[in-house]
Amino acid sequence: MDSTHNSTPCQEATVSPPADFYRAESYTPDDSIGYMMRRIISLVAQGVERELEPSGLTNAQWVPMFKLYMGCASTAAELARQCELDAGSMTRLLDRLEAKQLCSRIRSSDDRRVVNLELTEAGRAAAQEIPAVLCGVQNALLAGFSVEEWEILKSYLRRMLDTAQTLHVLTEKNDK
Amino acid sequence: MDSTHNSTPCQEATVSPPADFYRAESYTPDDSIGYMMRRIISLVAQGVERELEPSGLTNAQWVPMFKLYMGCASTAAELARQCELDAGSMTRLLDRLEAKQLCSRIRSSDDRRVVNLELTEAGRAAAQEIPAVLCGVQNALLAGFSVEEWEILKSYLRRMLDTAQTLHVLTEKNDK
DNA sequence: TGACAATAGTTGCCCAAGCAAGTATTATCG
DNA sequence: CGATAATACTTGCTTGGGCAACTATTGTCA
Repeated sequence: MDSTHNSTPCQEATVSPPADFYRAESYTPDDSIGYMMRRIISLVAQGVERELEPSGLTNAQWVPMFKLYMGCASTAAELARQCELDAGSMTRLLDRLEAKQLCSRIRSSDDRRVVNLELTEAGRAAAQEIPAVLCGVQNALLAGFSVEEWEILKSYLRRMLDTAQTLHVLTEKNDK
Repeated sequence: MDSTHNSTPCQEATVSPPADFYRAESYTPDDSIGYMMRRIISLVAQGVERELEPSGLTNAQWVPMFKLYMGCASTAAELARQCELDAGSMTRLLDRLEAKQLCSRIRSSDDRRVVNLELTEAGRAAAQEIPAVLCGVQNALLAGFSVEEWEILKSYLRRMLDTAQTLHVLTEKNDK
């Protein structure tokens, strides 16, 4: 089944072949970068959610709130794209944010399809606290790391993200 | 194993202070290890789910199936603990697995509270494919990495996990 | 202009996870 | 022995995400 992608779509001669570090016969979760990263993310998420609890933001909600606060998006559709989130999920997420009086929907007048989003006063106050919390939790996690190690770690993560974008196995949803 | 950093879990005097790499004033998601790791995990999850689709396993289901296959757990409660999952969620997850004929519940006779779990023939066949898929996706992601870089990456992740366990911010659920 | 496509948003249905309350069973201890 | 605690589920309620179907509106092009 793997033979479907040996056609080298854009003469990608410079792309590295997959590594062969992990082998099915001897696979253990404790050695797996995926498993470890998932646990780390889970811990980070817990920590962030705990610290944001007083401001009324859940783990799912601070992401769009932060994007709105930063001005990365001003409509529901754009926000959904920014958060890599389903449009339907965004609708309901906004329902909950609106119910908490953290943001408000305003139907656009020049394009009556779009809904413009605005943070309320309480919403801005809540969003304002987000970056400090994110920094705090991540700095805590990096205790004992030197600046160099931090940079190396980030470069590794970036390389993996770059690699992922060139990979059919990971990217390709259907047949674009 | 790791001789480089603190190996005295009881003595809190040697614990490193938080780093100060991230600052609230200049925080950007693109530079954030949490954000990058979340995207990587998301891509890994997509890839794994795609490849496991023919065997009928969703992303949420292969974890317990793999644990059962490996013999890490044989009851619902134990499996929930192993997967760090709510008992109620496990009940419904098992409902779905049982509906797909991938595993079966057998009420224990010597302790009538517990439900013993067993993979069906189809369940074992599906579970058997899991490690190869996990290895494939992760190896793909690590294309271009040397063995040394892979080892360094893993050591970083392990250090973060170790740190997290000693941190109140991340661990402490209530005031236990 | 008018058919058609594209876009924005909403809603319904499913899977999925956490929390809380409830039942059944077993363990503990006075 | 009997009250109480602990354990193993189970079920209901809520949040949350993906997918598909639908409406409303706007853009495109013959």
